[in-house]
Amino acid sequence: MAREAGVSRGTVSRVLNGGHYVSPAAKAAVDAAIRRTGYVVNRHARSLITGKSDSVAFLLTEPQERFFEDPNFNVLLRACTQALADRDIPLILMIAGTEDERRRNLRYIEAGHVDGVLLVSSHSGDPVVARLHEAGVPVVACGKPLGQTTRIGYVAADDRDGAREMVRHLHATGRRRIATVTGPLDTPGGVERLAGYRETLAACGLPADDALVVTGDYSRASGAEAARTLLERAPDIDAVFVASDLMAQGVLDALARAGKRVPEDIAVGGFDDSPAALSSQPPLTTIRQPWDRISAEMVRTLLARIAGEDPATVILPTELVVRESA
Amino acid sequence: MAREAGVSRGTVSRVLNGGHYVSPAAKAAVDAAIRRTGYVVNRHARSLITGKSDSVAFLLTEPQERFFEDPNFNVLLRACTQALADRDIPLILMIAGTEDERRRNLRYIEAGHVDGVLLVSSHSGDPVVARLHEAGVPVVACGKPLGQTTRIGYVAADDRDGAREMVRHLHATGRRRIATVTGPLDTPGGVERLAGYRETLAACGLPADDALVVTGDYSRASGAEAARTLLERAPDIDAVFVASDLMAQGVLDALARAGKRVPEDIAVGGFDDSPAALSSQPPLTTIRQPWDRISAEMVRTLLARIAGEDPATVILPTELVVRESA
DNA sequence: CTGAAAGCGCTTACAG
DNA sequence: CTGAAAGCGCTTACAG
Repeated sequence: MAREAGVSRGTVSRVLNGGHYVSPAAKAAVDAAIRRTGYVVNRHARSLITGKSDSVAFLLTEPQERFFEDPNFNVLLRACTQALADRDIPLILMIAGTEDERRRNLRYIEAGHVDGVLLVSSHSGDPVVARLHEAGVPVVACGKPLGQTTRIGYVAADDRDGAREMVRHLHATGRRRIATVTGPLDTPGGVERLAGYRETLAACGLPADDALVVTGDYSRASGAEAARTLLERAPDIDAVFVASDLMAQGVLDALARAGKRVPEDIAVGGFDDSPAALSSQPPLTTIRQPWDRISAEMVRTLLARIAGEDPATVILPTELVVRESA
Repeated sequence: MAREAGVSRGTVSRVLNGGHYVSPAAKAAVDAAIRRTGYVVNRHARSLITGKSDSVAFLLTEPQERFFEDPNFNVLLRACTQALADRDIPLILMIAGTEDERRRNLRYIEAGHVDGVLLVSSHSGDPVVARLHEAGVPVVACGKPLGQTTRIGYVAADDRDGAREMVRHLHATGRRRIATVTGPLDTPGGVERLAGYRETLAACGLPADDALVVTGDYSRASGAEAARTLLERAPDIDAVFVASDLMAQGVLDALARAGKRVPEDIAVGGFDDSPAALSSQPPLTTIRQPWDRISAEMVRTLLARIAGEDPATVILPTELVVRESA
């Protein structure tokens, strides 16, 4: 290649890496030679020197089924891919639902095939977080990683405030027996949205009643089951705040089956404003998570982390979207 | 590391690569030193020599939406991940729906970050196939790549025979006005299943009628639209063979909306036996694609290809699964 | 601005 | 079985 262009390997390398300290003539000669020969750098050799791979992993520590069932992942993945695309960086998707997959993917990551990881959906005390941290791999999580002793950067929507807003909305529209279906209590969304619910109930002067709180796992099926439980425990409820749109769909299913009209008999509020919110019957009143901004911030802070900056925390505001279900 | 174990770098390397031509004592010393220091090989350096990365890409040249909408991809991805897991090889998932993503992912692949690619869902004349071939990257496709001049290995279900079996089943159960909703005609599933349908109609002595053939794009929405078109063109149809379960769900949606009973008024046969077949109302009679075997064969032939073998073609038999819709 | 040289961390004949 | 040496294809100070 160097011979082809009539310059030294050093000069070729300089052209490849930004063209600084290179005369226009030399640059032209190299560019022409590259075009002529179809030369492409050997990334292994480059990586061996630089220690970089110019790619980023999107690591999902969640069973694969959840990835396909929950439209939030779709939205998040697309937005992250886009944000990276703007910088011409490929996104390597890794699904590590089982211990075995985790081990294999960690090995790949630790081997330096990616420069950093966008960590999605970690439950409390997720060992992957610690492993990645120990290995010195730059990480930024989606949602606050619970139960970690190490400080790790993350980007999240303001879960608690979103929950508050939804419950205030339910209260403002006349509801007084407001139940909730929470996410898993080892996830930030599970914990924070429940906290927002409780705070707002208290602020509105409504009594706290543990019978009105049921925990789901973010799946549609768990939403339906939770609704059945609620109906049995407290047939007089007039509203349910559900911690995810997908679970809210399940709640809607169960309510319809039980002959309850939404919103006439029972109002249903979701969370996420995922595609599920629009495809449900009736369309869901929900709390919008700003996925585009979340993704953009995840990518921005990860790149900053890779460049050597300290871990950062970014909390983004949510927004109430009123449709027909509440 | 070599110093730590009191041996040469060459011996360490030999231990790492299978332990051949190494004395038990030397091996033990190296193993101990590895455990002690937590040493892990630098893959970039190794790859620079070997030209291998010990990982495989699952490349989907399809818009991301389709990936999430169609449960077939979920099943295929899981089975491929599992088949690779048995050999301890990580699966790198890449979604290249847009030209931009294709370019970026190709660059990554050509840079040698993966040893080969499992190519999924390529339409006729897909430029990715040619690019990969030119770059000398081992590839095995899922389904026969159409419109390619180069010979490329692939694994597929026997689409044509599956279609024949379904149409025979419809005919055997008394249907005489059998319509079909095909997949895109630039995909093997679109072309072959239509061919099987036509052959069987002829074999059964049923007249060919182009009004009974509508083309969809494998999405649920396109199935619904196709059904509306069919009902308008030929209100007397008594059966529809749909080239995918997802489209069949759409057909079911439209039929229900039009007041048609399934299977009483119109029988509906699907293709895939994907999760959609069970969740539809009524459950679908369909043609099972042996995804586990397809995946296993894709992985097996890709690894063989990486090891230097010639491209292979594997055609697997399908199976009629009778449920309630036909 | 540019070339010669060192070096990144491995693997692999080669000679013992 | 094992060590010394060459070499994989780059990047990056270092001198000019």
